[in-house]
Amino acid sequence: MPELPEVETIARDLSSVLLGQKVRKAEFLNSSIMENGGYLSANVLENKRLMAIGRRGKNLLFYFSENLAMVIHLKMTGRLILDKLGPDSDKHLHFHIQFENHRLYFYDVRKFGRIGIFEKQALKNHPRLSKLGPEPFAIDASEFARIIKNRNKAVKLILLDQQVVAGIGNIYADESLFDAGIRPDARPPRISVKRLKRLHKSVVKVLKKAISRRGSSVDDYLDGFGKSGQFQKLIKVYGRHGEDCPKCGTLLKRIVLGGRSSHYCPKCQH
DNA sequence: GACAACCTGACC
DNA sequence: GGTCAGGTTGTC
Repeated sequence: MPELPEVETIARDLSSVLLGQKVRKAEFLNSSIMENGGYLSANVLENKRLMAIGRRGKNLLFYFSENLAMVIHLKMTGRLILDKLGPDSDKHLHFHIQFENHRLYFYDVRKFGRIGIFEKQALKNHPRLSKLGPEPFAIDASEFARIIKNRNKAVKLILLDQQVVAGIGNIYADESLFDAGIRPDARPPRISVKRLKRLHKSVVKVLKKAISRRGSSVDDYLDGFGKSGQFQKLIKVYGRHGEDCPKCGTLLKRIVLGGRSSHYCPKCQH
């Protein structure tokens, strides 16, 4: 479910209340959401202090004292919510941490989300993290165009590839391509460098605006306090096939690329 | 590349 | 009954 703006919002929400607090208790209620491969059990976090919370792509990173780290990926329907139980029923609660003054709950209806706890130095060997491409904000338009230009597949699929650029998902790929006026199935070798640079500008603009609106609550997403985001009100094409293009009035189309729905305006995007 | 798998729920 | 869903990974 959550993409970069949603994960960033959650990281900031949790930071604002949890930093510096000591863990009283941490436990998995459902071990199927533990990441595979040599990770530590939750009780190693007990009596450790939360030092920082970060984000890399769509991954949340928690850093504890004594060189312990926790990586959480929310996948499609994972939620991290402070204090109040719900709105999911308890059967979807799979993990929780009790801090000195707050509790953090992990819910996931579909159980795709994963939590891994390990020594900090193991981060650099993490099978997913270690392969992530750069953050979209960390590169300039020229670098972005250079990374994209010679890849001969649909530009939408390249935006979704976490090893090329980290953090973009289905909503923000479609919204960025609409903003840049590029069809999702266009292939970069046939797109001018100028337009690829423009795409970077659109990606940054869309992601920053979505962060400022605390993410998109299209379906399941809730922030760290259990509240909806607001960016779904500003979505122009994602999920709107059959509606009129907000720019030109043409009927928006839906095509499937890499098994993912892609929404665009056949007139504004080429 | 396309497709299935991992899961559950919403909607038609 | 079938289709679809913000993600990622593995297999023909």
